[in-house]
Amino acid sequence: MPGRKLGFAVKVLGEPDLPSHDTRRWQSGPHLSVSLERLGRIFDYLARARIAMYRFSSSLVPYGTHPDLPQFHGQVEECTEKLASLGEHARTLGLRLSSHPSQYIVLNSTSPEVSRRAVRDLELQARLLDAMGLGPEAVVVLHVGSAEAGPEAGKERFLRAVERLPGAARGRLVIENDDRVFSVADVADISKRTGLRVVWDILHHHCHDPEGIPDREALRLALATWPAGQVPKIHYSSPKTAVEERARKRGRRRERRLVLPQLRAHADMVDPIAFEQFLRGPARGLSFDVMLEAKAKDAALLRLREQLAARGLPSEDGALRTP
DNA sequence: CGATGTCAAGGAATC
DNA sequence: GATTCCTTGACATCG
Repeated sequence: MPGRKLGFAVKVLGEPDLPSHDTRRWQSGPHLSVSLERLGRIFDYLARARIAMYRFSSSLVPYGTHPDLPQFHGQVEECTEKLASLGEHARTLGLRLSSHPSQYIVLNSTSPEVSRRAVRDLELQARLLDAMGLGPEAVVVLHVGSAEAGPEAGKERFLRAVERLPGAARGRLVIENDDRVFSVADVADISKRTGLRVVWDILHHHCHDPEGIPDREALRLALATWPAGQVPKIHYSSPKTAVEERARKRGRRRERRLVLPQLRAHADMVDPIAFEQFLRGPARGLSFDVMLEAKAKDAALLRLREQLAARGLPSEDGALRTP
């Protein structure tokens, strides 16, 4: 069994002064070239920390598709060479990259304008990965989106939108099960009808699993949507506990309701015992990379790796050795 | 300097 | 039909 990559999303907390992208307001003229310099410094950090998978910021291209700011729309083309060399750097490092557009990118919105904007953003994310010359394992992860007029209608709108999607964007697009509407069975069905690959999010599955599909079966369902020769990936996180939730609410100054566990929120860290049980149980013998979604980002990844090593699951070159 | 408001952006629940 | 929440981090502004 080959090693398994562990990754984290966007923000680096393990070292200071490693911003993820150019965050300036449009008035200050932010640019992809600045974001890419910062991304390069993050790559160096990832190499030092032996972290082999990373999700870059969905705002890497500042205002890259903003409808009122066309002067920002050519940034990928303006950075062709920088992107190519960064991509080569990533390939040299064996770094697996991905993108995950924000909640505002809703491909199956009932508003045609919102859906068109989503298409433009997905095209932009795909052009980034293409310009970096990355292989098919570098994907753009998206939720199915809106359930307006019911989940079935939402699913149909999604299918129609994917049909209209330009090839480059469609080739990078991967769908993820969400925590309240579209289950792993739903996204597997969409995959069957579109050929899109599926990222299984275990926490979302535990929040929303109307079909009652056991973890191993859900995992296999998702992994089967990836072609032979590609390493699938999943999202893994631990739920925020009642204690953490209470602490957060106290931080704000509102106490209108009893504080109950919000099992859908991501915890700061990853529970190493649960993760080990997952690897030794439902995931045993299966091959995939793991994107961790913990509030503590890379700090959570590094801590988890230590704890796993102490429990007899060591990692080498950023890839976890697993049963 | 610390606190507070704002940001490009959607959807759904609530009133 | 309009408002509020969700949830997020950092910039911008103000005292």
